[in-house]
Amino acid sequence: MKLEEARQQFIQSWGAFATQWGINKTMAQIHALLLVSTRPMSHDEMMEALQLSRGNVNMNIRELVNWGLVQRVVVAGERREFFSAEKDIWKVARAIVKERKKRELEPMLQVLEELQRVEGDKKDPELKAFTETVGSIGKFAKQADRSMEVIMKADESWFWGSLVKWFK
Amino acid sequence: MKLEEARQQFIQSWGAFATQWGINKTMAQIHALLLVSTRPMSHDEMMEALQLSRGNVNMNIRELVNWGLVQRVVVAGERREFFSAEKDIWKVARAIVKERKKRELEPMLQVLEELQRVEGDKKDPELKAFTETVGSIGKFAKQADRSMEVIMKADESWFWGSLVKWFK
DNA sequence: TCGAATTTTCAGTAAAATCTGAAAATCCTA
DNA sequence: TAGGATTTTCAGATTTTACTGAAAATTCGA
Repeated sequence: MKLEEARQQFIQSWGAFATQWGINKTMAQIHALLLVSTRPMSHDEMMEALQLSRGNVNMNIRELVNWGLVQRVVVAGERREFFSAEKDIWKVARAIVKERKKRELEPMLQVLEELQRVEGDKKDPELKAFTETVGSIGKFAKQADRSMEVIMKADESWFWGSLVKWFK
Repeated sequence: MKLEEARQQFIQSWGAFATQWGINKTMAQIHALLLVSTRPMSHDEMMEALQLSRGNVNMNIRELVNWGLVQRVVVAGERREFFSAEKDIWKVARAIVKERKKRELEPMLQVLEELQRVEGDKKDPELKAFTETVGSIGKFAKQADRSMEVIMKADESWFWGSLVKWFK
């Protein structure tokens, strides 16, 4: 496989996998494009490379910047904005964990906590079963939340190092 | 909040969160319904409870069974099929990890491996950058794959126990 | 083996998510 | 500070995904 073909393949696959994870395909493709580009790109270059409209590129780049996966970069002598992606996969992973924790896990914890406060006869088996189920999901989510917290603060070498030890 | 209200809330929230994870809302709602039900339910009961068509319930129940999250249950003296959900959240989590590993991570590893075989001048900086990026993603995914392997084989108490120790 | 009960399939429809493109807003430089 | 360059917005169009419902297939008791 030639380099250009491989790049295309990477972009296309990255987009396809992203869809399965509830991530917008275009956002993932722009991310992939920037990941395999050696230099920052402008809106127009991305529009051209992925055949997207200006509005679409604009929207998705903004979102990538919000996620902390892509950075605005100033190119000397250029008025237009340029963008480049964080290449350190460990940093990328942490940014994703951080965002998903904030956007999804935390709101879920809130809901689960709220649901624990269901009122009624403590001896009612229906109620007991409900609080039992919701409670165990809550505990699980709480533990996942803490784990993510650690991952976010961890340093790569420490993380993999102790993970490997842990698995032995 | 009363029990019935709490159940509804749980089902609705579970569906909403699932969407963000690339999981069909209806599938998640059926799962939630069964999670908070103390007895197995038939197609008709689920149709009624969630206001869904027969075809939809059938399709999504089948998928839940494939994921290993829901089981067909025989109810004495009933010809119809009944279903109930696995309530042990640890088992649920492992089933999900197992499926997503198989459906998503493994195919991705395959693609990444393929992409490593890109041909060209080893000294070309463009090529070097590409293999560098793809290679590091590949390593990361490989490690994630191994971690999932361990999680799947782990027993809950061992898992959380050693995870907690690890985090200290 | 028949036929009523139940489940499955899937073409057509509906809903949700995403994208476009042009107009409006903003930003710079001369 | 005027005006071209660039970015942003968003209503409507398009695409994708999910759902319905009725017909076909299957199951099972008598």
